Amino acid sequence: MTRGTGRGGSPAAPSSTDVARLAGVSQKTVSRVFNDEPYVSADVRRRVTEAAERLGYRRNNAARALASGRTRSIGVVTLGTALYGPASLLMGVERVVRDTGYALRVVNTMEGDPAGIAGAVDSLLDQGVDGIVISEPIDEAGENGDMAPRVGVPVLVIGAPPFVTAPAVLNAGDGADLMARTATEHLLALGHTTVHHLAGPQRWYAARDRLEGWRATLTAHGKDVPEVVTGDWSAASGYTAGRALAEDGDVTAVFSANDDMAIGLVRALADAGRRVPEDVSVVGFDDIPVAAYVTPPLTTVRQPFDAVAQEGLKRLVHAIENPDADPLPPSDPPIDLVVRASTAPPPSRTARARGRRTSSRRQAGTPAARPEGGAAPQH
Amino acid sequence: MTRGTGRGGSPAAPSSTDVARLAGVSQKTVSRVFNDEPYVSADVRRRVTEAAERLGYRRNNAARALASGRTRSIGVVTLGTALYGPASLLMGVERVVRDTGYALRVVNTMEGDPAGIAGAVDSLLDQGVDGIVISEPIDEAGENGDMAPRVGVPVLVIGAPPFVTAPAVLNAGDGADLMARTATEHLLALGHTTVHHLAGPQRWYAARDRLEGWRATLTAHGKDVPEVVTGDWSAASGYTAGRALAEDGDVTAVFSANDDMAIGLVRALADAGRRVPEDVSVVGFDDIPVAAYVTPPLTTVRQPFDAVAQEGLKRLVHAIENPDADPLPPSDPPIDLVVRASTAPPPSRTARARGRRTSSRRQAGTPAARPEGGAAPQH
DNA sequence: GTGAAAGCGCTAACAC
DNA sequence: GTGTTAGCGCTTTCAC
Repeated sequence: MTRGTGRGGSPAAPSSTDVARLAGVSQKTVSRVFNDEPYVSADVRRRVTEAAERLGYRRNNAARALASGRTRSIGVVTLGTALYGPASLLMGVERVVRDTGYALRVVNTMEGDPAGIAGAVDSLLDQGVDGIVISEPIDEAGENGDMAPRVGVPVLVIGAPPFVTAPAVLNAGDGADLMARTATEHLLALGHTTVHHLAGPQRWYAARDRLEGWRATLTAHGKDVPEVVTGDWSAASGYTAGRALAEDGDVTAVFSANDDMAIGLVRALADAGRRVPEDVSVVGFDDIPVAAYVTPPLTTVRQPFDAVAQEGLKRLVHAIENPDADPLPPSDPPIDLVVRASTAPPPSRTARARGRRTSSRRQAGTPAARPEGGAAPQH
Repeated sequence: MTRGTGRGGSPAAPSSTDVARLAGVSQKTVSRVFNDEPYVSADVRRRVTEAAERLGYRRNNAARALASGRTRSIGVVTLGTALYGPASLLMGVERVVRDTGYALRVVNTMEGDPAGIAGAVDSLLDQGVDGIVISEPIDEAGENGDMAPRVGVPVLVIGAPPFVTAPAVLNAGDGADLMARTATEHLLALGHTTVHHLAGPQRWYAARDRLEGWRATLTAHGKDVPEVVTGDWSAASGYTAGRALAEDGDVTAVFSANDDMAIGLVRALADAGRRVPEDVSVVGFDDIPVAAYVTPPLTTVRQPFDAVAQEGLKRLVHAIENPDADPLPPSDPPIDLVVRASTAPPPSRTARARGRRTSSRRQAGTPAARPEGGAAPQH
């Protein structure tokens, strides 16, 4: 009764033993052929391949994993959102993982998920993975006392400090504060006396990094550090923040921690009669695909998701396959400020004073050049 | 030498036999406890749990899969893009899969990928999955002669015809043409004599469905069916299409197959001096998060991604676990037209004639009400 | 170059 | 309620 069952009616899948029998070789030889091991004569190799083809054989991964102790899969912990950043990172990771010959297992953490990252990592470990990628984790500490989960496989953390204990812990995507610096400096270079910041939720490391980069730049230039307004990444929260910011006639430049919020912000400013960029300049973050096509086209910092994923995964796979070797060194991702039409020099003092009085909704037809970002938006 | 190796230095993971020994029971009993099988005394259960805890035992999934023939994982084939639609669907699927107790394996297909969907499905089958979700496939036929891959596990196809052969093939997310109908009818109801369509790439079933819904509505109402303009889902392509559409003074209403293209379209119209919605009404598709905050706030059709994922997965899991039962019937997803400020009745004839002459760029300050979508965008 | 034997850690079927 | 006996389909080790 070796050929067993296959409940449900479908015939049992052929095993390497079946292939071996058909090809007239030993089971081990079949294994050799499928693992591209040397020392198999061309003739035998051909016979095996043919037999396998004929039977529709595909090797059983569970058995392979059981016998070898390696699952040849990598798990990724990601946020359960379609936000452009996390989603882009995930796609980047998938692309690279496939090329490395590993399979990808995905687990989400929701914000406010009681189990949090530790739970997600745990479920990956349960499933069996050879390495783990934690993408843009948020800091659940406080709700969830025990941080620093202990993991037995190499881990790559993207966009956060390495807060796990593992045989190898790698980091990638730490450029956020530098990018925030670039954005802030662009605004300062245009002549703004200071720059306001519309921050992301501070439980996100990504949000903290951007805030830090902004603050550091202001301090380095001896500028005032205005109070921070915080959103939740959504355009809706950007809109709310924009309402508040528009009240303050001193605001001439805002650096938003992502593009979605920037778009909501721009809309709120427009609704309040403050023009972008004549009255207020806005810089976003991410360079989402529509950024070049909103009104006005958004100046923003492009995140190098693919580069980060590729570089990080390469190092992770290296750590998996060479447990005793030194880890590969990280390399710095490029920084890419895309200047479009949402930034300009600040308005003159007198113009600003006027704006402060006329805080009500501005009528169309105000005699002022319309900020048309040129014919074809640049991207 | 039973406790073997653990190369790299980490000690070998404990097995259920180790736990059994420590708890003073048989290995099978440990298995019972971990599978929540009945007929285990509370006392034994406690002892086993404690022993497992102490050893840091976690059961080996490879062994489980090998012995049971089930991997307890579901594979999903998705497009390798961060496009809002596919990304939302993937997140929705993950969320539901976890609740069902299955693990999720993800494989992308890139557009133009030579292996295509068949290749992705194949790699999933290689990995070993109990069921497969194919999300928003595109039609690679022509490049890739052999369609209809033969699969041995149940398959759920989201947003496309069931083009595989499998023990169970389920469908979900077929509401697109109905939604397109709703969008088109909204425009017709406003008084537009006809509606133009900015379509998605026709290799996507999703794009075809929307086009068909649009065409059918026009035909049903006895309207002209204008020539279709096609984009690639991006705002950039929407912009290009908008340039062309703006030339044609007869265009007063456009239904765009997604929101990104709609945003590019709106911008192109604005650049050409055609106001939205006074001169041209635009309806999008998806209801992406920024849709309520662009200028003007976009009227669009919201896609019920979560509902589709949830309902589809429920049926897939049912098919996996009850191979001989009848499949669960599909249920119709809700249709949700979100009316914002990008749609309005068509301009009067005379106004339109005027617009046709002045095809050049309109100056700001034109005496015309500004399309301010009200204070707080509705969402 | 190839094969035989052992066993990875579980679940399945049955005995007690 | 609990234990025993067999494999699941591979990889590993070592013999030839």
